[in-house]
Amino acid sequence: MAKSAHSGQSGDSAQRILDVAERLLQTRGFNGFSYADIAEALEVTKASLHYHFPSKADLGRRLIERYEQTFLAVLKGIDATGAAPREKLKRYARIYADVLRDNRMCLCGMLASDYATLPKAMKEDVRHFFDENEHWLVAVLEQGRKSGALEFKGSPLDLARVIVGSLEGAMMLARSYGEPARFDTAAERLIASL
Amino acid sequence: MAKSAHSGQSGDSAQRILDVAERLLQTRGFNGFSYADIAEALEVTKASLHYHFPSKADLGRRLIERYEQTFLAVLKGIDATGAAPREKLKRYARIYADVLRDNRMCLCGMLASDYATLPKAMKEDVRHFFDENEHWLVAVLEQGRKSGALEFKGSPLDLARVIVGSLEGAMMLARSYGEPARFDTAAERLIASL
DNA sequence: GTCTATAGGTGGATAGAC
DNA sequence: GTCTATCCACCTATAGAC
Repeated sequence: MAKSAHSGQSGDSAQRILDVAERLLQTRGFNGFSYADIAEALEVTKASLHYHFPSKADLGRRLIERYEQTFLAVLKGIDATGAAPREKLKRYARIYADVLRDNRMCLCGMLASDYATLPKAMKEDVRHFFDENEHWLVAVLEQGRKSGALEFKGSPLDLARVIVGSLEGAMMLARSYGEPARFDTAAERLIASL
Repeated sequence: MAKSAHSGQSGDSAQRILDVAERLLQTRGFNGFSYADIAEALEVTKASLHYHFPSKADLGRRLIERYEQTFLAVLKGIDATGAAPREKLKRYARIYADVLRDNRMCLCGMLASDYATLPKAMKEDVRHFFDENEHWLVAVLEQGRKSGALEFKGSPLDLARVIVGSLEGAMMLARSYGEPARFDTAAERLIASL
């Protein structure tokens, strides 16, 4: 009851819209779904959706922000466990694997392929998501190299980018084949190579 | 003058349409361009495009088929040089790098993210493209392992899938950042790890 | 906050003249 | 083969009643 104690379920509508839109975006891409799709799923009119999210660009931005918040919170949770670097990487890959098993692509991986068609503000948000991912991975990789738990050549930043790119790509292909196990195999090999 | 010696430039129109559509698909995705976009670029009407490619699904299939033919021809060319396995892999990655520097994504990488929204026939064509890529890579990897030129654990097929996924993912991210060098760094690291 | 109604534009696709 | 003209479905978005 943090928000709007007076109006019944004001924040809920926005959340439900985001939930449906998120799944549509993760499965069909930003140009592959419409307000009509969301309206049908929630049994409301398109106009009411525009009340909460005036433009599709607004909706897109809010989707990225929420996704990033959730994602970063999970990464904080991994840090809080005090797990070893290699275990942290496995849990990182596990996030992707869980999304994939829900028949979704990474929301920002999807937007990366729609990139050329996105409003400018959304482009910046997408890159921010990946920057934050890289940042977290760099810290894990530096910690791992320092402690001797991980072994790799070159800069942690370059390797972090390899990890993000490889997981996103493996995810995309595994989904196309309807074989999430392909992602697991790729992720295991990637982490085992460190 | 293999085709239609009587009608001036019948095959040319289709080729020019495919050229424009190919670039649009590789930059904007299958749901991110329209017949109107192609018509404007070629200064013709939408109706004339439908004469050559009745439906967008037809156009899409022809794009994949042509792209695959060209791609596989390049792979045959690499084989014909008799280069060493590691060199073959570098040239394979170079294909992607060249596409990226032309400000494009891999056509089938793009379609892999649009996958859920594609007509069934196009889905099969996309998978066929990746199957052929895997097949070529498996041969190179087996040859390399046998000769001792390459060293890796696990099955060549699993590794081939890691390579395709990693290159596609690295390409997607490098393009979003407008930094093709990111792809080169990732590809070099990947190949150096074998 | 949600609705009806509608605007104004674009999507893929077709008929028929030239 | 390319054109004009057109269809109908769908798109994002807004105005105004309730």
